Amino acid sequence: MSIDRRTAATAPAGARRTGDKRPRTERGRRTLRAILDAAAAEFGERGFHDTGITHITQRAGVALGTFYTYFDSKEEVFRALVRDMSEQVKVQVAPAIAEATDGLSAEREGLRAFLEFVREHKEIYRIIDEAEFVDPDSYRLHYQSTAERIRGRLAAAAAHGEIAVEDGEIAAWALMGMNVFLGLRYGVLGSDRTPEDVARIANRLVADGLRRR
Amino acid sequence: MSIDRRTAATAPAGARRTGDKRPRTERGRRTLRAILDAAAAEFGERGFHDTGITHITQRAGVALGTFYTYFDSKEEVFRALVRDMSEQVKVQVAPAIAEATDGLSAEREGLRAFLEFVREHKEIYRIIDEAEFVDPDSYRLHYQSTAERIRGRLAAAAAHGEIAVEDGEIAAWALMGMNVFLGLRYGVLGSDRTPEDVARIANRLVADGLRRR
Amino acid sequence: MSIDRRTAATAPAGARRTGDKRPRTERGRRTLRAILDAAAAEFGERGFHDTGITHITQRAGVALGTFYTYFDSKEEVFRALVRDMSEQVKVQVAPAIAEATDGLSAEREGLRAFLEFVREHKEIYRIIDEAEFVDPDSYRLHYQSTAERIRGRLAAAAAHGEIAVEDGEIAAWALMGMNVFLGLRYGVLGSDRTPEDVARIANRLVADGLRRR
Amino acid sequence: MSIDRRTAATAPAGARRTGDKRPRTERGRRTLRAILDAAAAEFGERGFHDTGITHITQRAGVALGTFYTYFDSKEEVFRALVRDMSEQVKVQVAPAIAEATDGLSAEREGLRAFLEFVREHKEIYRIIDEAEFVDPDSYRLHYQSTAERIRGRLAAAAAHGEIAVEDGEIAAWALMGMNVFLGLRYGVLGSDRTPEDVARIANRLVADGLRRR
DNA sequence: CATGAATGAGTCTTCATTCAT
DNA sequence: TATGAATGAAGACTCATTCAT
Repeated sequence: MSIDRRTAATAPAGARRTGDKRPRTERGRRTLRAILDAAAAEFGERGFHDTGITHITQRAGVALGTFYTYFDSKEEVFRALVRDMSEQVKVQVAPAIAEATDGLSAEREGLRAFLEFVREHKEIYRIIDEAEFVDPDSYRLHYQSTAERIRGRLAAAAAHGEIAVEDGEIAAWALMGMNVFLGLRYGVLGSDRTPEDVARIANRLVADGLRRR
Repeated sequence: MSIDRRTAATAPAGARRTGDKRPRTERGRRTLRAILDAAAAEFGERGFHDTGITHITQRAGVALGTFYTYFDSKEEVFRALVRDMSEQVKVQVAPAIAEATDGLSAEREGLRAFLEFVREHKEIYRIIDEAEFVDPDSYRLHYQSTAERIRGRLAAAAAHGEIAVEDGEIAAWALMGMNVFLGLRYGVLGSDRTPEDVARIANRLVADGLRRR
Repeated sequence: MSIDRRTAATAPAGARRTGDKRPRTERGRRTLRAILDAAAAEFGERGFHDTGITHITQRAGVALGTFYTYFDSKEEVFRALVRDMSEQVKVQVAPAIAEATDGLSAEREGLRAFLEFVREHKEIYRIIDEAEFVDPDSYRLHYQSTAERIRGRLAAAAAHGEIAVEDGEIAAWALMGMNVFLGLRYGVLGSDRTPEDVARIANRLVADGLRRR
Repeated sequence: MSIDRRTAATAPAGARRTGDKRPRTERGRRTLRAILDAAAAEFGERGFHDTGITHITQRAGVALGTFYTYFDSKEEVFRALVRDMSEQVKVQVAPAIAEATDGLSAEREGLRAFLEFVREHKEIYRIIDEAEFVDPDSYRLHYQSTAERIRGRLAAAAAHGEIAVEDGEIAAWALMGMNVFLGLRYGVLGSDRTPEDVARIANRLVADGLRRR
């Protein structure tokens, strides 16, 4: 249930210069982990602005001041979390894509894996979305690099002759938008539909279009 | 530049009752309008949490207290604005859809009108998006009713035999997601591409699919 | 001059639970004490509504925010103070009553001790009285339990055959009212009369009545 | 139910100098009356500080600004009301006293009339009491003149040889305190006891004392 | 006289951050 | 490292009062 915080737990302070806050002991690593998990849960449940440092530290079971042993500010945990989660989404979805034999089924399996992930980790959806207002750079970085990956995959499939892409960027943003909103609809809001069904149906739409032939 | 605030300016508080804050004079109506316009601009530029009531009233050219002559809280203007803008998006896009002769071109023209609208009113994008964290009910209402309208149009086109829809709800959310993210990419973030081009290309994708035939 | 705040300083928030604001360190206990003393003085001098949190914290020599480390609201200190003072009045007056050899002189000595106490702590009179408008529950609780104690003492003296009481509750409220107003007249408003004189004369009135025989 | 506001309705602005606000027309007199009645009710129910000018004007059925046609400030209505009510108490109780044939029964009947009055007009109790914090001068004036009247009556009865008074002022404040607190207990707080019973029993206590003989 | 929109000083309260222990 | 008391800037909201119509 608790996703891997490897990335963030290792490099909470980004570029690491003055005031390095990386834990130096095992105890410190455990504390940092607890804070990150608590922050993810609180931000996911109450949002950035309604979450106080005390909410995080209480949930983590540490004293208020301990928070500042590991982070310079509230924004900083949030930023660490957004980047971590952006990475997590990629990591969790990648295997499903890698195993696919062709480009279209790669997108289908990627969507399915994404829907499953969102369903398990609704907080991620909220946190990345709220980044638009708290840390716009991370937000744009996340979606731009996600779109770029999709574009790359489409280009490869097009080179293979499997699909025809009129404009890689437009297609990539269109697919990403579809995925995200299906994630909202069938992952965050409740639903009876299985990720498999949703992914399959959406994929057919993308593969063959709506036009009756 | 300032979009029509007819709806909100006329009925900010629902049915008239005690503690009603709707203006009773022409002067009052002008003031309310000024506050709504200022709030839209400020929320759009700085976001809900970085906007203070004083930002709004100063921009509107009224005293701080005047704000509370028309709204009970900061949340309340925001809510009024989200509902107003949800309505505005619909109203601005509807004509383009109505004029189309077939279902697929209706979606294309709808997307084009949407992209143009977003480009002119970037603040709307931000405000509706931030509603997810400030006024979730309005946020869901907006997207659910938007999806519902798309679903209805697709069903009509399917009944006409023009298109084939496997699952109306999935298709509607998929299209909506594409539209929203294309709005983000080519409306909010800058771009050389014209709304016409983007809408045409995206519409072909949706109509005919990616698969090479 | 500063009366004992033992009660309030020890348990301002009832049973310890989450969000508990009781101090955990010695420094914290000193600060809480300072705030309580300052609040009592300010409320006594300016009244509840004309006292700002800043008045209290400045008098206590702490920062504004420190107030909220120990109390949730202005009402809450006031409440704590009323209960504390209600207790203090009881505690300060009790010894004089306990030492008396008969019921009538117990009441006399109680009144004398009360007058002395009021004279020293005029703020108490004001704070308890203002509770009628700020914290009615505490106000009623104070007077009802005070009346009840008087009633109990009168009943004991009656059982002893020393006095005859037609209706214990009426007699208790009558005596209490007399005491309170004599406290107002000879304690709060200035006077040359000593507490001894006032108590002796009032007690004779109560003991033997006005009627000439 | 609505007591006579004759006094206040005639002279709301006290000494009457600059900015005389006495009504000049019949319509004005009716409006003033409505505002005074509404203010008495609101102050009685919510207290001075929790009552806003709008509460008063809404209850009176007039516009906010109209209030300032008759009063210069919130304090001023309150002051007018306190003096009016102080007068009313006196006026309502006086006849019962005047009809009595001897001093002790005069006090008894005065108390009975007072209890009846308080029971009908609980708001008066609250308003006069709150004057201690809003308009201390009126408060002291009320109780000092009330005590003075009692003292005068006791002196007369003493001159008659009916009663023996050791100290007129102490006796007067003692009696007044009893009366007020019996008014609190049996007038404001609920009770089954009739004013007659309470007055009779309290009067016997005062007349003959508690001591068993 | 009546109206109600406009004003803005005043207050409470929150909370991220600091720091001595 | 961990702790939690202390800080104070910031911001939302209230409401008595004014005044143009």
